[in-house]
This record gives sequence, C-alpha cells and structure tokens, in this order.
Amino acid sequence: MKLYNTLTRTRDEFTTHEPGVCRMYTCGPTVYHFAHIGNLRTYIMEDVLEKYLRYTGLDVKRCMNITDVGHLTSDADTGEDKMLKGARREHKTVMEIARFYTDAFFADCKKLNIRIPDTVVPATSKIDDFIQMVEVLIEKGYAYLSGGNVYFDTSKLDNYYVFGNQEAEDLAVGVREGVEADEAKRSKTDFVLWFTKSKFEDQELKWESPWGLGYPGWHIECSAISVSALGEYLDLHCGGIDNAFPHHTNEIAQSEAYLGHPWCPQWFHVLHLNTTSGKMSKSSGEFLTVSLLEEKGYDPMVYRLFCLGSHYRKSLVFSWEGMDSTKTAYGKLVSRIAALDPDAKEATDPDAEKQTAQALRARFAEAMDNDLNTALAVTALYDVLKAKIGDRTKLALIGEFDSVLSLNLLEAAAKLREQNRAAEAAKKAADQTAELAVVCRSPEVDPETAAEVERLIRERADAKKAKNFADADAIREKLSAMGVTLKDGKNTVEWTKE
RNA sequence: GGCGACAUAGCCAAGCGGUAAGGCAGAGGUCUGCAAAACCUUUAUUCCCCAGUUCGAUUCUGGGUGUCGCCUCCA
Repeated sequence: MKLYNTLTRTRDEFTTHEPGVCRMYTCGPTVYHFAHIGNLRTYIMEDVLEKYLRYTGLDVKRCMNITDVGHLTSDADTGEDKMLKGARREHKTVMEIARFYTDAFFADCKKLNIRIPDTVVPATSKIDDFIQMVEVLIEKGYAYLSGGNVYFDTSKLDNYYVFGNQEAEDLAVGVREGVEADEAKRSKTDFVLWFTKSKFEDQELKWESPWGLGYPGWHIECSAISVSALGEYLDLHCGGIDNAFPHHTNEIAQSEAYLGHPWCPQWFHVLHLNTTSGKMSKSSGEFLTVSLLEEKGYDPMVYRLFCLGSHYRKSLVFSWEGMDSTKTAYGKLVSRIAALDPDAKEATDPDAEKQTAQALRARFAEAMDNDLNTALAVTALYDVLKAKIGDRTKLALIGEFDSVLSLNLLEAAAKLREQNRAAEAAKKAADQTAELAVVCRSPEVDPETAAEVERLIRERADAKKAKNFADADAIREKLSAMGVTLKDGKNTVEWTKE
C-alpha cells in the first residue's frame, strides 16, 4: 500500500518494523468541549486507515491518548460552552468535565462507526511516565530548567524542522494575538516539558515532581504514552494537519532524544474540514456536532459518506447542500442494496462469477492502496451493484468493502428490506379486500400525529374516488406542509415524515 | 515576512503521460388523474492562465493568478 508520508513528502510504500504487525498511534481529543464534525473527520479517516490495514491482514495495535490536562482552562474557551459553564456552576471538577467530554467523544465515535482503539490512555494516568521521560531528557542534556519550568533544548538537535523547510529565524512569534514570547526560553523554538509556573491561573490539576508542584507540557504526553503502550518503534503516527507543527515536530524531538534512535518513519495527517468562511474550530466560526446533524435529520452515516467522498489530504468544505446531496446518495445506495435478494439462487457459472468478484475486489484494493483513495473505494460499491453477478455475491462483496468503509450498508439495507416486506404484505392484503391500506414508513412519528395523517390520507382517497382531484391535491398540499410525503399504490398509500 | 497545500461540468469529486470515473442536481422517457418514489437514457471537443518538454500534457517543468492552511489553543 502506498501512503503519503508527511516526513518524506512523498507517497511511500507502507512497511512496518515487525512484519505483520502495525503499531499505530493517534493523537486523541482534548476533552474540554464536544468534538465538532471537523475533529471527527480526522478520526473517520484514521478509522478507515486502521480498518483497511486490518483488511490487508496486518495485526494493528493502536493507541490513542486523551488530553485531559493542561489545556482545560485556556483563555480561548472561557464561557463559550454551556456545558462547561454549567459544570462550573455545579462545582464540578476539571476531572468530571474531562470524564463528561470523553464519554461524549466516544458516543460520537460510536454513532459514526469509529472503532475505539485497543488502548486509550488519559494523560492524567501517566504522569509518572512523563516525569521519568523528562528526567532522562535532563540527564542526557536535552533539557534545562529555567524560570521554574523545564524546557526542551532544540539547539541540541541536528534536525528540528522535520515537517517543513523552515528556519528558526523565519518563525514569526506572536503572529496570533495573545501569544507572548516566553522570556525563560533560551531559543524561541524551545518548548516546555514541565510547568511549575502555570500560565493558566486556574489550572486545577497539579502533581509533585522533582522540579516542584506542576503539570506536564502539551507534547510530552504523546511521546511518553506512545513509548509505554507501543514500544520504542512506532510504525505509523496520525493526527490532524495542524498538529504537524509544533506538536508532532516536538514529539519527534523528545522521543528520539529519549530513545537515542529514529522513532516513527511514517506520518499520516488529515487536512481540515472548513466552512465557507474558513476553518471550523473550537474557538471560532461555526461549531457543528454530530448531535446537531442528527437534529437536522442527517444520519451520522451520511456525514461519514460525505467525508469518504473526498481525499483525506485535501481540505473539505462543509455545506448543507453537500450534506443533502450525500443524504440522497446514501438513501439510494441503501435502497439499491435492499433490492438485492439474500436468498437468490446460486450462480449458473460460478467460475465467471468468481472471476468478476475478484476483479471488483482488486478495484477496491487498488483504490485504497493508492494513498487511501476512499472516493474511488465508494465508487467500487457502485461497480459491484452494476456488475453482472448474482445478488448473493454482490451482498458478500458489499459486506466485505463495508468492513472497511463502515457505512452500515448491510444493516440499513436489511432494515429497509424488512420495511418493504411489511409494506408489500399490507399491499397484498389491501388488494384482496380492495380496501385502502395506509402504511407508515416513519416509525418514530408519535401515534397522535400518525392517526391524524391517516385520517387525512383516507379523506384524500375518498376525494380521489369521487374524482374530486382539487380537494385531493389540497389535502396532499396540507400534508406536505406537515412534512409528510405520500407514495400512492393501487390500494395502498405509504407515507414518510421528515 | 517564512513554510506548505490546492485549482477538473450548476455543485461535490476521481484522475499520477495515451485522449475526462462516480455521486448530486438538470433534461428526456416508463409508470401516474396530476404528483411523489423507483427504474432506464442523457449531460465537460476539455481540466485557472501563459510558456516549455514530448509523437502526445488535465497529468511533467518554469512563470503568473486565485483560494485555503501552518508559524507555540486547535483534528
């Protein structure tokens, strides 16, 4: 498989240190707020990558950290979030807040079919490891104490800017407002390993350390957690593109200084989800969550398909128009799969069938092998549907591909097939008795509304029978205003509600 | 100021030197009192602009233009 590597800036053949095993690390969320769908784009793409690596037969050992320390009370997010405000009002501790948003994050992952990594490590559970790593860095001469904090000395490295061709002099310190140069640093690229002088006044979590009461720097947690969970040789490190610098750059500096040898050869970065006005972020712009998408009537799978429709290394612009078109596409895809017969007869020419299936499989693999081309992998789904092979083979292939894409295709199709069967039965019964059957296709509608809708539908049917089409259309208009869509059959009317 | 990415139909999007996938929307058709849904058919002589390399460039090179991101909160 070829995968773009931010370190080499080329698409490299993906290899692992130990054959057959892939050690994969993912930067997890900072749990002081709900994850927005832009954060989740990165996790979706990483999830597809992990699942595809498994699909190719690799034993993936994956670890993710949870940042529950150090950034919980920065000034960027004061008073913005009601939950956080509420938590404060209710005198909840920072740990309770972290717990709450960690659970919320995993709940979102579940909705989006994102597999939870084997090992999930909250930063606060590994403070001893961080301290030990910082001690070693000081011992080895890579770190120094200044102004109460421990800093990493970037001047000790031969190559610090691994992800860019930037020179230290070209870095503009304080480009962003509110960022001040730290006078205690020897060099402006140095970064903090351990704080005892908190820059956040209400920092709640502090631990004893050889350098005094304090808390770890932002970068040390990923280095320490990764080494302790996955060992000295990592195969693949993932994260959002914004982490490339400074977070990942600093991780490499720390880890390699600590280990004394090269650490991770392959870096996978997902580009951002943008809104039309710019980047979606916690501190600015539109903030969209999975729950909000659901409230607006979008199945989380629609968002997953939206993400899969474009390449992870291109920034993706979110739009409601795009979501609508994806929603339609997803619905059609599921209904085409539902139309396949799971009990279809065996193929008449099994060899030809096998050959075609193999070609389709190859097309899927070729797409994914080519730097995770998920858009083409989705197209492979359509290729399966169009192929001249039996329904059972089609369903098997779709199931196989969906073990990687995780769009819930088979489950959604089975559900729809069940609904179709029920509607079919009602239709048959109606045809026999020649009485109108009203079939509701939106089971979540409350009984009162459903009864009212049914009453109107019957009224309309009577008007139609009397050839009073104006009244019939008026009733349909009324229903349409209620968000109800009708589908007329011979002796049945099926309806759905938004 | 420095570093980096991207530009393909009305919209989203693939394409990695051999003559423009796929999805959505649109158009035409079947069905229907009219609709809706579903299904079938159809939709880019051309890929931001200008040079160059090549038998051949959307793909490679150089130069423009535009959009976006990063430069110590960020996925």
